Amino acid sequence: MLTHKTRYALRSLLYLAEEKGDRPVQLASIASSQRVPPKYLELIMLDLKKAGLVKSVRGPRGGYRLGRAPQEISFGEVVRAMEGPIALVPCASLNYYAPCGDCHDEATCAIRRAFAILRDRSSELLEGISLAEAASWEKADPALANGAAAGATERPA
Amino acid sequence: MLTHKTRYALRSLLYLAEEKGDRPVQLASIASSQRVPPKYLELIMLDLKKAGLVKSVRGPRGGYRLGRAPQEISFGEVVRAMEGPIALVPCASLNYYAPCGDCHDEATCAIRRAFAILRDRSSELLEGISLAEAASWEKADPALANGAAAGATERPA
DNA sequence: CCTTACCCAAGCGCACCGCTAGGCTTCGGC
DNA sequence: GCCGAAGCCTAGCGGTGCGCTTGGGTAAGG
Repeated sequence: MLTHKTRYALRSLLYLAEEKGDRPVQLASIASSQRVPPKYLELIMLDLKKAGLVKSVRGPRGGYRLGRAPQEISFGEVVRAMEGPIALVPCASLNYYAPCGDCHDEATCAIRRAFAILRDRSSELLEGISLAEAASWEKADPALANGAAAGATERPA
Repeated sequence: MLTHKTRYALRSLLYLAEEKGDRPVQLASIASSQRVPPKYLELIMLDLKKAGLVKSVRGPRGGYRLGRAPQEISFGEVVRAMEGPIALVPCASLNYYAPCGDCHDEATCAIRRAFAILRDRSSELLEGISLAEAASWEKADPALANGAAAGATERPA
């Protein structure tokens, strides 16, 4: 399960992605529209900023904008920035590897292997979904919500 | 990340799957071979028993065996029994659905949709890996560990 | 120079995780 | 027929991390 923090981050980033004007969006506006506790959102935005996913402008009329074009920010990157590893066991993580100490031999461990495959597929999928694409879903007809979508969301066979 | 409990459960079940004789395996034997704290393993085996994944025999010479043939027990089932939902957000879970309350409209929520796709793929994969298959991996040549394997483990294109 | 907004550190309550303690029940064997 | 080996079960405990708040600090526009 993702933490609340990650979900808040995704919602806020989606909101920024949908924002049209080039004026930065204030935290208070994000917080109220996405129903995130404002002070908590500060922490989240701080993390997102450190990860380069948003840029901030200080002072009056300040606020936040995306650090990159919404096509260039993937769900995978957000999850990794907020949550840490995508793999479900530490020994199967690429970016946050740690020995799990459970098995006798990591090289042959079936658990590691199974979850390494899962990690591959998960990050492949999550990296294929950009904020831009996700934002476009929210505007589409709900009736299409389970139908076909672009690239990464297609199921192979 | 999976909890320790789930990983212990998987290791213990794999151990049972590899066991040949039809005598039940004692908890102490599982615990020492898999390096799981024995009293903690008791709790785990209890949960596995409630889930029907193992059967127990009481009294002297008692112990545990698999509740079903190792081909019939999947990683997915074990994870669900120990961990709960496989989905990363509650509103995208099939077996443990709960509204997340984050978005304004679940039907169009891009986050829900993205993680529903991920949940589909994950459970498809985890349900395709049986204890029997996993056990066979551990016996195979480590050099093959990244190579081809049966059915569920194949990557599509 | 004052107000607006973001920056940042500290801390709090709670839940859950990993594990232990200690007793109870079943059942084979002498 | 009772002893002891094994599983069954409940309670609880220390630690960690999550969700959120408090309370300030600092850049910058009017």
